[in-house]
Amino acid sequence: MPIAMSQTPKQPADRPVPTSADVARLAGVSRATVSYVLNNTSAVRISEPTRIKVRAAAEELGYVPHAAARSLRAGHTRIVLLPTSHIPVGPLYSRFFNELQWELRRLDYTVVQYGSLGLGADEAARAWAELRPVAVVSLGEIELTPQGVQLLKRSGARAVITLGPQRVEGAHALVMDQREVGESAVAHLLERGRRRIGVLMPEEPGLELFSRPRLAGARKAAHGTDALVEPVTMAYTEESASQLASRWRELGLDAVFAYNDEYAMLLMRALQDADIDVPGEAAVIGADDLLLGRLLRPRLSTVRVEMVTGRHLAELVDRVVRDPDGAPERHDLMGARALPRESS
Amino acid sequence: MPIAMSQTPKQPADRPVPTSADVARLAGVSRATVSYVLNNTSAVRISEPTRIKVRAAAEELGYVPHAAARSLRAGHTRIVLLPTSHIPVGPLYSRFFNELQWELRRLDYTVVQYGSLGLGADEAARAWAELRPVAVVSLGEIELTPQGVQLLKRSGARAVITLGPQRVEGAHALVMDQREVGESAVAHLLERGRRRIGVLMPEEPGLELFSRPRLAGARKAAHGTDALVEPVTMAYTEESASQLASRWRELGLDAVFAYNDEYAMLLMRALQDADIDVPGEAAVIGADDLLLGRLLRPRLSTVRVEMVTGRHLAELVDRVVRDPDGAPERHDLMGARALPRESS
DNA sequence: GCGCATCGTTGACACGTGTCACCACAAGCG
DNA sequence: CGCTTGTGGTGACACGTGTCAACGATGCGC
Repeated sequence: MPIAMSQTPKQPADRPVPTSADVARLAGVSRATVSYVLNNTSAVRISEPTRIKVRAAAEELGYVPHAAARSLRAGHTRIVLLPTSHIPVGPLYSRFFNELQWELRRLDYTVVQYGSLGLGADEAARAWAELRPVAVVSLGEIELTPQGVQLLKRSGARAVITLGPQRVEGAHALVMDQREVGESAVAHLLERGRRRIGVLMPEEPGLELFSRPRLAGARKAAHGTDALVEPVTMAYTEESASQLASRWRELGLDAVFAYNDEYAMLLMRALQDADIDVPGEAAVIGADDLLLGRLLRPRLSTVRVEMVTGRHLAELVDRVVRDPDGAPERHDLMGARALPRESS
Repeated sequence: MPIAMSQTPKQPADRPVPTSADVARLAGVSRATVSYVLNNTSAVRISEPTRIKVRAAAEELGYVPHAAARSLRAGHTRIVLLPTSHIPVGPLYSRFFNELQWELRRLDYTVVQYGSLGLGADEAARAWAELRPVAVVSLGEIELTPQGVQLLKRSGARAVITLGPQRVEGAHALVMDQREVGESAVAHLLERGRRRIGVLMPEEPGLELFSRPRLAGARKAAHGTDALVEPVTMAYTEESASQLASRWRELGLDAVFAYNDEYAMLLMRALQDADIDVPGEAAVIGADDLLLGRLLRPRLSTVRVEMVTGRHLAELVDRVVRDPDGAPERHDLMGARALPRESS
């Protein structure tokens, strides 16, 4: 229900936004002087009284420089583009994002998260290029093509860093090899004597980029042994979980590695409700070491994932921006370690 | 460990980014023509052969327009600024954000999430104003001051919408009254006959903006009754939870409303581990209706929060941008409803 | 009085784009 | 031929900023 707010005396909407020329006029100096003062340009000396006059005038008008004009003149920006995720990311990523942002700001970059929902890979690259970012840090949700990378570089991007599971030609790669996660999990289950291992794949779209490599890792760990690895799908609902649990015995599996702790918790509860003993009849292990996983009984086993720190990545961005022609680096950013608790 | 990537023949880094003038030159036409063709300007007639020549030239050069130059010339942008959260938001918010972004993009806005970590309220407003956004949707994490709002409006923002718990003078308010959440929770507990109610406040910083109003709502619900409402603090760790549980009996409470389901789950488990019966000795209710809350035994009671849809908000943004001088609206965006399960 | 260095300030240009007013040309019409 | 009308295209300006080269004034040394 709309309610009128207290009427404040509105200035006419057509009053133009003040520019540095307005500041100059009010202070009685030239526009050049205004620029020198407000940017603290050290190569030019301006007398103290003038500085004060200019600052006062700027303050009075509420002058704010125009970023677009500034970067147009400068010929470059300090924008680091961070394509926004559309997938439900866990607390691990949130923390990483925040740290990355903080550190980049410390290095005087302007962090811009730019959504690209509903755009194709090359459309997205084109849209990003319009902003003329100095660096792009892609998280692999949009599959940046080599053409996209080249387009970005030609538009002035000095660093294009992909953080996803797969490498992209031309980019400074920072690979997060999600396969390690599946590998550690299955290696652990094998060690525990399990031989018929299900890998829980979420039905939710957008997660394949993470779930597929994890499955591949699981297969790799079982390769050369007599163990069997088989994908099973499940949606993130109670119904789907109990449905899977009711089929459990006919599947003939003795363990399951779930995509992450949330799916693992859901499935474990459903199994228990179907009178299937965990870990006796079914060992369960998740991933990401969610705090909540420790609350269930038995306590959920998990794979702890160690991501690169935001600071580390921020420094890499800065290094590449300063020297784009330096040797491209390839970093492996994930450490994965099975954390056995009671469910496996 | 850095590994050299396959060497691609690099073009010299100093090759300039192609402009519309380059396209014009290559196509053998004027720059004006290029602009008309690439923007499909309907008011001007350009022959089909010329259009083809221009498009081919643009394609060949990999031309991408310069957003800064464009908006400088246009005198305005289509940027909607979405100050980035630094608090760990739940799945509720993630979904809302994504929908909002999607809908704004559909309306041809450019959504930019701009972090303001470590900046004060007015510094942040100034930084935002530099981008000359046409609209700002603040989520109340930065407490936008009336001065900040005015600064933004003077810099060309036609819509400034605050989505936080509190109103800000001059902005088009969309209030999310978090008090309702606490109110519903405590009303439910009272109905169940509880009289000594603890309100769990997170120790983590950044959440006060949400936790304080929820506490206020709890107090409001108990007002005029003989019930007692008392805040207790807890951190999001197992240690902190078990510490609180060990003090439970001396606190003399018979129920607790937790900030959200995660804290509630943590506390409930700790209480059970300390041999305190839930809900017998202590009723527990959380908030946000997390799926995982239904996995514990007893099942966790919660408060389901209904937020505005992203589409609704996107349409409000568009409406205000089109008619900024229309009557400011005030919307209450939250619906809160207690969802009793087994823990209360 | 004259050259010369220093200080404080300024005029002018360039960045890349969109768009208005105008132009050259041809065709149609009396 | 002279005038209008339509077609297809262009020259030039403005948007707001940073910075270079140049300028007048002042002081200093001789």
